[in-house]
Amino acid sequence: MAITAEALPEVTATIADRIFDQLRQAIVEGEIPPGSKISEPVLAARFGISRGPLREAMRRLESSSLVERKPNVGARVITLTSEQLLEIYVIREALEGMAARLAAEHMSDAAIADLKRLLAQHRNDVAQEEWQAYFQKEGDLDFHFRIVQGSGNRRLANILCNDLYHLARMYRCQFGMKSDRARDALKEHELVVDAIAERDGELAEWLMRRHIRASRKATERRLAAMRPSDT
Amino acid sequence: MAITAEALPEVTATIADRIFDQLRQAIVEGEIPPGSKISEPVLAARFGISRGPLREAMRRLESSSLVERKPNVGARVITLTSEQLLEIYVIREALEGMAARLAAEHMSDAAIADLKRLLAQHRNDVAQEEWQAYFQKEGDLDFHFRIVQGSGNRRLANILCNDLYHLARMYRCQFGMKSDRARDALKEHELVVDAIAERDGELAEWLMRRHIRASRKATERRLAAMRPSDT
DNA sequence: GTCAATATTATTGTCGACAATTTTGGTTTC
DNA sequence: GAAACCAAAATTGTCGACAATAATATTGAC
Repeated sequence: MAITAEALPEVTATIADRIFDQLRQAIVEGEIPPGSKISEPVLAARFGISRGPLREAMRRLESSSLVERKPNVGARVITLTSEQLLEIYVIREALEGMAARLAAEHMSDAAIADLKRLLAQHRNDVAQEEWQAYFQKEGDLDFHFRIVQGSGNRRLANILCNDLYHLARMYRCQFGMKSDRARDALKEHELVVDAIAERDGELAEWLMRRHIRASRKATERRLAAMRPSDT
Repeated sequence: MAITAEALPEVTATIADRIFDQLRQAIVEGEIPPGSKISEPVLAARFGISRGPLREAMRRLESSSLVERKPNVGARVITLTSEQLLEIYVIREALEGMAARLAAEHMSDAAIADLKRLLAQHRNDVAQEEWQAYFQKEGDLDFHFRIVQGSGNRRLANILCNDLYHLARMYRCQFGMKSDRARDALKEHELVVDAIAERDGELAEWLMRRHIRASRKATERRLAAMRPSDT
């Protein structure tokens, strides 16, 4: 599933755009490991292109905060720290809470019915234990993705889908993330959808925020367990 | 006042970065009017540079959603619609509400004292009617800026300061924006700061959200008054 | 006279090469 | 032996030129 806010424009015309997509995927999935220096000549050679389009793609990656760049020195893939990951959760709590509120107001009945079907599918998956952690989490993103789309606020959707979700996915690829929270998360998803179906925006926001907060706390616990020597 | 999240790096080394700043300012302040096509050759000539750095700057402007770009066609300065402006208010309500909550938890006593001094200054300005609407609004942005910085969440601050605040400022330059809400807004600011001073994060968030919602409603009324034939 | 097809022009996209800065390696000196 | 200084190599930043695509103007046919 491609996570983009706009309708995906089939074949992207320009090389820079295509390279941007490929590089983003490579970075998010860890193929280009965090902290590694990005050499323009070798990357250009690897993709068989010139440095011009590559630099334009890098500028976009920089704006997405997937690479850090120092003038006259070069670019490195970012290394997500625990603090930065938790910062993202806080922002998602604010934005997706608002998105749930808006979705309750704007989402069409048909879209809500679709969403319910998706949750039924997830419920089935969880019941049958057919959820490798990875796929479960992708399903989780799928749920959040639909709520955000349902908000009807395109800029809100862009912020989440173009940047934050990629960063979240990058973190999940970096650490193993076999969530033992699947059952709880699913229950929380159902509550959110119920509130949306009843057009109760205030409740939907409250439930979504609590859901993301719970995910953040679970992540905090996991981080604390991984590195007990850290601050 | 330069609105940037990072500590401004004095003289930006590379041309592309400098051009990005200049172009952003020119677009935000309306020097390059909304909807106008951006021709790479003429702009490059105007700045006395080559097209390479210019294109890199354009890619960053695209990421900031200040220009829209179609492959093989070119880039145009965006034209903020009423709907887009209101979308921004909604996002600010979510993000700055969260920022106020975090500020109540993280801001230092010294920073809060500074903030109170700033509000006292504003109060004085308003009492003396020394507030051309424009300056008042800049003061407004200054207030919001400090809260966001006080949140301690760097990514949150980046989203607001690097993108949303520029868009808000662009709109204000586009339409005259002589706010008659200065007195009310100031009162609302004071309530937010009081809540922060008392370390009441929940209340601070609630007050900040109500404040931004009130600003949005005022803008909605102004928009409705300007174009009564619109939907 | 109007519409359509075609040729021309202009603009964007891409490339290779040069200049400037940084990093690295070596040499010298204390 | 270590530190500092200098030189060489590599990398980034910038530029001008070519290729490909889209917009425009022209010409022809009906």
